[in-house]
Amino acid sequence: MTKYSGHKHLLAAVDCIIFGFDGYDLKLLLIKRGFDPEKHKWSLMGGFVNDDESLEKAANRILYQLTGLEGVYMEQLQTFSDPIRDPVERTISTAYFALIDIHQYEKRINHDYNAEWFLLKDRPDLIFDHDQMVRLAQKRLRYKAAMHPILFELLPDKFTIPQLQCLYEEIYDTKLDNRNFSRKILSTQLLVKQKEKDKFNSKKGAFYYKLNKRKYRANFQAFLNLIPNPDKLLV
Amino acid sequence: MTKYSGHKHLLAAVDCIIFGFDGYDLKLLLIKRGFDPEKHKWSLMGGFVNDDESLEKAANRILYQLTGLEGVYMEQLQTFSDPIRDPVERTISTAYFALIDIHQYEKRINHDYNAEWFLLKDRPDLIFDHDQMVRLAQKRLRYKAAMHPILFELLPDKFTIPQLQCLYEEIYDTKLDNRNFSRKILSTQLLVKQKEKDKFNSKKGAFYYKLNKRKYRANFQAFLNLIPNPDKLLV
DNA sequence: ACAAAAGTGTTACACGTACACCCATGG
DNA sequence: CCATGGGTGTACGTGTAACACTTTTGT
Repeated sequence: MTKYSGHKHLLAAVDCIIFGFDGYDLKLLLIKRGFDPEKHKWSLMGGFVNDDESLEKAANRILYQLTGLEGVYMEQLQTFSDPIRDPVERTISTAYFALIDIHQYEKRINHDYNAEWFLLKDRPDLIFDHDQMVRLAQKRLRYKAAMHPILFELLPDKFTIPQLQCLYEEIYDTKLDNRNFSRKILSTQLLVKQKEKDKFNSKKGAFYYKLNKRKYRANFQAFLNLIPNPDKLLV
Repeated sequence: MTKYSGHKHLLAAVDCIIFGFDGYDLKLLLIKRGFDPEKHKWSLMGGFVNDDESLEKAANRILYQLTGLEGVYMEQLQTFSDPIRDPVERTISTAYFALIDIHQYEKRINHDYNAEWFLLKDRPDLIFDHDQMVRLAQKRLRYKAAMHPILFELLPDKFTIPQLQCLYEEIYDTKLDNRNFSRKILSTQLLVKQKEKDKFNSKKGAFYYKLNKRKYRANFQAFLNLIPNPDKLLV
């Protein structure tokens, strides 16, 4: 079969917006770019797509290179294609956002990339259009998490309801009523109560919970309305 | 500046999923492909991205070529990148979905492409991964329209509430209570009642309405909950 | 007069929200 | 024994769904 002629070829890349949560703040994993242009500047982890792989596969490969993690929650965000977004040559980049358990990451990190976690709210300037990608990812995360239980992806296996609430408060930059929050979450039947309590964060201690994985997967696309008045919070 | 070396270049394309509504059924605009491979088979309207244009610009150009319409509602759906999705050579394609007023289209259509409207439910086999694109577009449309008032984009300037209801019923393949529906829609304050009635579809006649464009744009991202129990309908 | 669709009124009820209050524990 | 955060009980109001019923008009 002959090739399509007369059309310019270009490079395809992927960039990963990697979110993590340390129990207090929402964080973003960035690397110090190791090659020109913009060498030594902060950047999303990314890379070019190989000849024989899909974008999804490339994104997973790149995430794995940096974090050593597989099976992580990741979804395609958008493809960015401004003709001059990369000054070296025409490159379109498909952004993926990933939610990882920050503690899992600590164990397996690859130090070759000089990666660091930054507070999402207080991140450095990023190269190219990466800041635009991060802003869009944040918007999408807010949008999605208002209705679907994806934020569990950011938490360890065992977590408390106050921890989960703190995460929601971080994401939406708001305060929630703890009494209503716990009831709402428990009413989804997604959580399984554990015997032990977490005593680090309060005197009384809060019970640990684990995700009911089966129910989680089954209800993933269900609408949960976890955020009061989402339209006022999602801008 | 030197080029990035050692990375394979590829072709970037866009494909447009174009939805229309004739008052009764949800339709899809397809073209008969004019070149090999798969010449004469049904396909989404698409094309390669030019050297100096973004994907968005390419999608708008391609939509304009076929329909003669500009300023149409369009959003990026997803980028499809299976290495062998196009048998000729490696091509990644970004799908956009567009909502157009089918009557506007009739006026300006470009006949060079042998385009035809098909019932979405009863469409022919499509080339490559185009069917997958359509299915995803349908899913996204359902998802979005359950909460945001985007379906107005499919209707003419003046329309009746029963028409609008019929559109929702088509999209979600369900029956809605007309009494509750009209109240819900009117409570959004998005509609402006006209003096005349449409007498074609009933003896009593239904009042025409127009969109309050200002309010529409302001409320676009608001959550409207127009579909009861969306989680049961959105699969 | 009747059928058929548009539209109004009314009601029951689920759900979200607010908040008083109780519980458990470390200092 | 008190301060602190975790968690339950309950009351109130809004919004949604269900449905009886009225309106309009072409045949």
